[in-house]
Amino acid sequence: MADESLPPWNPYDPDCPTRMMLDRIGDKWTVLVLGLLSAGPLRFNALRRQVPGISQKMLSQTLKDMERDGLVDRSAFATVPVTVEYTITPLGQSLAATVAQLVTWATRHADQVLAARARYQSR
Amino acid sequence: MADESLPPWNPYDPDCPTRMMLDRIGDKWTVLVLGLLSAGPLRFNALRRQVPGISQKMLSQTLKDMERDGLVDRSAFATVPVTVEYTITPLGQSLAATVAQLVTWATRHADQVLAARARYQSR
DNA sequence: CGGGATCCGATCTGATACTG
DNA sequence: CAGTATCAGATCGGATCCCG
Repeated sequence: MADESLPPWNPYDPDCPTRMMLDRIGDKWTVLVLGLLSAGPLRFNALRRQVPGISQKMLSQTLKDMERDGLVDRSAFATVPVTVEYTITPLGQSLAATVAQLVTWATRHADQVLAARARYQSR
Repeated sequence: MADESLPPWNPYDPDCPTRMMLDRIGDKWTVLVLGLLSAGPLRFNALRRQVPGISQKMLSQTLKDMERDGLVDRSAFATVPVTVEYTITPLGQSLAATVAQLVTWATRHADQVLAARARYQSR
């Protein structure tokens, strides 16, 4: 009677790919950076300006992690001073598209969540 | 001259519904609990057993947050000892379905991410 | 310009102990 | 059984300083 077919997901161990990606998109900045880069390549400080509130440290770290996971490509040009451009990869694009669905859900159901909170509070 | 049409998403302020939900699914346990409850109601300790590694504190806190946001319903029965059952709401189901897409993405692209990591490391 | 290194406070999490 | 309270450790994130 239990589902013999593979369960909806099984990320009960931290090394599972599901947990891996949830952790990534759950961090404070990855989704924001991904969204900006999905519209076109950007340089470090351009990104920094377009993500209000991010620190160099976090932007740097976020980009490094995303590059590590194959979501963005980093290309440095030996100009003076150096120019670095970040480009989203096809893999990153496909993730961005998937995350967009979640954003759509959040946008569409935000009122219900807020209503639930109001109900909960006045309980 | 800025984009008049609404951008892909604009969660640049932390109060935005997008950030709100990303933070929720980004936490360590919500997705796991949501997945289990999407298959049917469960009691507190049953959930605890089926989510290996979770502490009472985190399960309790996760469930409270989910109830607060209208993702689950909590019903207590005055048996001895008390019985409490958690049930997923329609809102929670719809979120679970959306998250499942992300899980599908993660499952399908995990090899690419791991390959990217291997490439990055041996660089 | 594009970062790295370091310090420090805030937050998150888990282990433990206790309760109705 | 289903939690709450408290404490300690780990992690996160930001500010600052420095470098090629």
